[in-house]
This record gives sequence, structure tokens and C-alpha cells, in this order.
Amino acid sequence: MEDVARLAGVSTATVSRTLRGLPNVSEETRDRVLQAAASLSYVVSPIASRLASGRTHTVGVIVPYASRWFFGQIVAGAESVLREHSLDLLLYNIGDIPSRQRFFGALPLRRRVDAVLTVAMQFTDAEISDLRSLGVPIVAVGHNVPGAGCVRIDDVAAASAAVQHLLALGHRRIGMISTFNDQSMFLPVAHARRRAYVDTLTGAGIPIAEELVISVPHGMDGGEQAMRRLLTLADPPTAVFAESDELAFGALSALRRTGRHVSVIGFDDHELSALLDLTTVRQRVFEQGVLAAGMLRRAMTAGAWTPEELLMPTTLVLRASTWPVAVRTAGPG
Amino acid sequence: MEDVARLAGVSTATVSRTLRGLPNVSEETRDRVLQAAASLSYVVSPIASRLASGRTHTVGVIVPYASRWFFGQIVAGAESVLREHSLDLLLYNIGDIPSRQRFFGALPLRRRVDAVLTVAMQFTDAEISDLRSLGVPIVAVGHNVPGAGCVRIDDVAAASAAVQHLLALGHRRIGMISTFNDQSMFLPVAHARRRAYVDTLTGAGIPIAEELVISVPHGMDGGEQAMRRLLTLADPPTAVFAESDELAFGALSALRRTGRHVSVIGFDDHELSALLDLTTVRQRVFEQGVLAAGMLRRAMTAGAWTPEELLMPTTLVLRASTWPVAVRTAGPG
DNA sequence: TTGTATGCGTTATCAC
DNA sequence: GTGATAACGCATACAA
Repeated sequence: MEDVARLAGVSTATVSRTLRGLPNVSEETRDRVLQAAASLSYVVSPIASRLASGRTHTVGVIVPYASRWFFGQIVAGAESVLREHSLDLLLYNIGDIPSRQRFFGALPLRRRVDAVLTVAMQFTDAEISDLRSLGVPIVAVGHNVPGAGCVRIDDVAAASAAVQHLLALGHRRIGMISTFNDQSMFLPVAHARRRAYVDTLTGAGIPIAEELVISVPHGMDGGEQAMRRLLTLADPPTAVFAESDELAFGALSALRRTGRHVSVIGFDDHELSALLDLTTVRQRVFEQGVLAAGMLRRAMTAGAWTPEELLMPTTLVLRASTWPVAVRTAGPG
Repeated sequence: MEDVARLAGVSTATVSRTLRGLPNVSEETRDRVLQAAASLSYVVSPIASRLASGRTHTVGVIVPYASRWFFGQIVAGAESVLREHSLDLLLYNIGDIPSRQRFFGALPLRRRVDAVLTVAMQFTDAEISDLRSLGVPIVAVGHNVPGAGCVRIDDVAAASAAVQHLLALGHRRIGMISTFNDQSMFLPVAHARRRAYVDTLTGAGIPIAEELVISVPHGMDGGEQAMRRLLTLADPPTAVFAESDELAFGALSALRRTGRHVSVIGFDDHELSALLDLTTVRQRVFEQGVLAAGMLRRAMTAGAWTPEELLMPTTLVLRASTWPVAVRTAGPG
């Protein structure tokens, strides 16, 4: 920077001001500085800049399973807007117990981020207070954190619509595939969707059969296990509501291998769901990442930020996996 | 840090040494310092540390399409080992022209990373020299960069095996679905696999029919377009080799919607390929990310590092999508 | 509008 | 083994 200042015949302070686009620099000197910087192919050291200014220009993103489709979409969406404003994104994948303990033991985010984005996590009170101790704004996607911003869908209403659809098709024995994590804790999303399942059936006068609700680890394998267990029941369900499309894929796989037929409805509208003819509840996942990042930016720039809450719409997408059997045999399935 | 030093009755230099685990500190003072730091719940500022030490503890990862399955797996694999050594991972998604231009225009990696990982990119000579000007070790996955380390499979051999498989099934009119990016540049992987296609057919005495090789943007939609175009030919192929499973998924989708039958073989063994009964060439993607990160670490720590090259094995996985038609009708497909 | 001087929180090079 | 002290490269009150 000194070199640039010398070459432009100004002080380093002026160079700094110019390079950051501050208003109080004359046109003429601005040009001189920019030329000097260009000719020396100089760039500010972000690290030094961060130390001096106290701002990290980084947001920490906490997800439970980074490689799952849903989280990939959220992160990609957030990344697209953060990158646009040259903010860094530091990803923390803390789905399993050891990494989660390490994370909250050391809190590697301390002094490292200007904001935090959490996605579909279930935090304990202690963890929440740890997060708040960072002293930066927090935005949560898919779950609520007291004092934090929030982008989500109405999980209860959406899941209820899914179950209603099965009821409307005449199903009375309806199963559900739910998830839990390594700590046997239900993620908030799982909790809401299960509640909707219970309430909707109960509301329709159908008693809940414990054996029809299976909880498995998230992913295709979990879905396959769950459906296999349901199929071994003396009185198996005629339809199943899976908490996510990936679980539903596993369920479809089990059905295919066993040659049985059970209607299946998923949740998310994964990019492969159309190909697999899976009826599902569509939500715009990438966009939620975009909106959350936008909220984060507002929180970082605004002096006083009052947490906002954004509710995104969902749509029921009807496909062959829940067609009435009579129709299904004649369809493209 | 001063507070800790005061509380422990030592200098900040000793605190720094202790906290970094340097050898020349006595047991006794070490304990005092650690206790003091703990009681003040003190953590070193990574930013200040980086400025003073000159090391960023960060690796930059450059990918063309972060949200595609393949790249997600690579990044997840790399992240798992980098996190273990508390190294940060800065992801740059530069698949489209504008972001690519911005990236090479500003080179935001300058002064920000200790190493670079690139995944399946096709760089121009100018871009390569830009990358090298960063002055840090580079490791490439799925392509070669002169002077850089490399983790990859033998694309030519693997693709050749795929085409051989189709030939062995008796197919003589074999199509290929290939990809290009926004700049109409073929990615190195696409290039190698297409060459294998051409050479293998030629070697079998089958002339190449231009109209059977379709190039589309990567992803399911591209695969669907490609297969639709192939189906409109006067003499359509009886089998198709898709450069990736996601392209193959799109091809399967087109076949399903049109009710036609063409054998399809993909490449990767995507986690959903088994469910879709797709014959494919399996490669261990996550593991390649792990190995690349390990190589990166060696390059960062070792004083003089000579670029290594790692060749990973592939396997042909036979499924229903390439079953002979006679057998297929009797099978689970 | 521009320059001066101090601080940001460490690491590292010396001495002791 | 330990303690001063000078970098590290920039941002920013403050003064001019």
C-alpha cells in the first residue's frame, strides 16, 4: 500500500479511502491512485483489513448434513447472494455427535464471523446461548431460534395437506416415515410434520397406530429400512407419508424390490422426484437460502436490526406414486 | 491476550507459545496459562494470528457447478479432512461466464489462501498462470494442471469400458450424450470420455455418425433434451452412453415420456442410480475429495512439495437399463 | 480533501 | 524457558 501511495504521490490513508470507494476523495487523486494500484497489480490484504476494521466479512453457516440435497440447495442459494457482496461463507457441518461437541466446545466461530445462518437444527438452550454469545445476528432456516430471524414454510399446514391428500384418496391406514438424528433428537422439522400427521388423522376420526410411525436416520437408506419394516406388519399401511423425498425414494426402492404396492407421498420436490413419479409437497429451497442471506445482509449493515420472519408457500404436486391403483395400472407408471 | 498473561503472571509471548503448543514452555507455566485462558474463556483471534504469521489457514476450492451431485461429494470429502485440521474452506462457484470473469478479474484468492483445489475445470493458459501467480500449491481433481497435484480416474479407460459393454450386448448404433459449458468449452472430462467413445467405436470397425453425438449443458434437463433429439433421428440409436448419471437420468425421463426404449449407460454411480436401475461406471467421488485434501495438506506443510498424481479405480455396474430387451421384459424393470 | 499517528491482536526475533 | 519489542498491513480518529 505504501508503494501505491508513493507512486500516486499521496498518503496511505488516501489510498485506503480510494480503494474502499469512500466519498471524500477528489476525482483527480482517485484516478491517480487507481492507476497506481493497477500498475502495481495491488490488492488490499483482506486479513489486515479485517483486523484493522474489526469486521470479518464472513458469515458462518451451520447445517446438520451438508451433502443432503436440501442443505446443498440452501447453501447454494445463500452463497450466490453472499458472493455477490463479496462476503465469505464458512460452512460447519455438525450433524454427528463428535463434530457437534467439538463445535460447541471450541466455538470456532468466535471472532470469526459477522453473522450466523443455521439450517434446520435443533439446538439445546445451552447451545443457543453459546450461539448468542457470539454477539452477531442470527438467521434460521426451517426452525426457530429465539431472537433470530427466520425463513421457513408452514410445516404443519403443508404436512397436513399431504395427509389430507391420502385421506381424500380413500386411505384409512396411513403410515409415516419420520427421522431422528444421532442424538435421537427429533429435528424441529420432523417434529412439526409428525404433529401434523397425528392431528390430521385424529381430526378425521382415525386413531393413531403406533406401529405405523417409523423413525429412521435421514436419507434413502433410512427410507428403505422404514418401508421394509412397515411391510412386515400384519396389517401394513396402504399409503405412507415420508418426511422428505429422499426418504420416499428409499421407500419406493423397498416397494420395487419386494414387488408390493403402497401409495407414497414425499416432501420437498427433489429434482429427481418427477422422474420417479413421486407425489410430493413442493417448497422452493434454493430461494429460501437466497432470502435468508438477504436477511443476514440487512442484519449486518443495519445498525439496529429487528429479527424478521418470512413464510414461504408450498404446493402439493400430484404424481403417479399416489394414484389410485385402478388408474395407476393404466398410467405411465 | 494481555489479560491472560497478567492473570498467569507471564508475558504475552509465553501465552502465545503455550496456546500454540510450542515445545519450549515449562509444564508448570503451561498449566497456569491454560487455566488463566480457560477462566477468561479466551480464544486467539484467528485474524490477528493470520496477519502476524502470514499463513491464512484457508484453502480455496474452485468448482464449476457447486450444486451438482459430483461436486457436492468432492467438496464434502475435502471439507471433512480440512475441518479435522481446522483449516477453512473457501468455495468459489465459477461455472457461468460472469462469475468466472469476475473471479479471474479480481482474483479474490490473492493473499487469502495457503492452497488451491480445483475440480474438473478447463482453464485457459492465462487462467492457469493467474492461478499460479497466487504462489501456493495447487491440486486438481478430475483434470490436469501443469505443476499441480492431481487426483483422478482414467476417464478414457473407464468410458471405453462403458462403450465396450454396449458393443458386447450387440449394439452397433450407439449414441453419446456429452456436455459443454457456457463458453461452449468442453470440460476436460467431457473431452476424454468423448475421445474414448470415438476410439472404441472406431476400433470396433464402426464409423462415427456425427448426428449420434449430442452436446448439451450438464444436468438432467440437458440429458432429456439430448435423448429427445436422438429419438427424432430417422435411424435412432439402440443404445446411448451418457457422460454422467445426471444426464442419463434426463435421458431415462425422455424415454419414459415417449414410451420408447433405448439402452442407457451412465457414469458416476450417483446415489439414486440403483433405484433407477441405471447401468453405470462407478467411481468413488467423496474419497477423491478426501485424498485431494490430504495431498493439499502435505503440500502446505512440507517445505518443498513435488506434485503427486493419484489414479483411482472405476467399476462397471450392470443394471437393468442396459439389459437386452428380451431379458428386460421379464426382469424387475 | 488530504496527511499523521495510533491501534487492531497476534507472531517472531531477538536477547536474557 | 522467558520477556521485551518490532513487525504484520491496513483503518480511522484527528488534525491540517
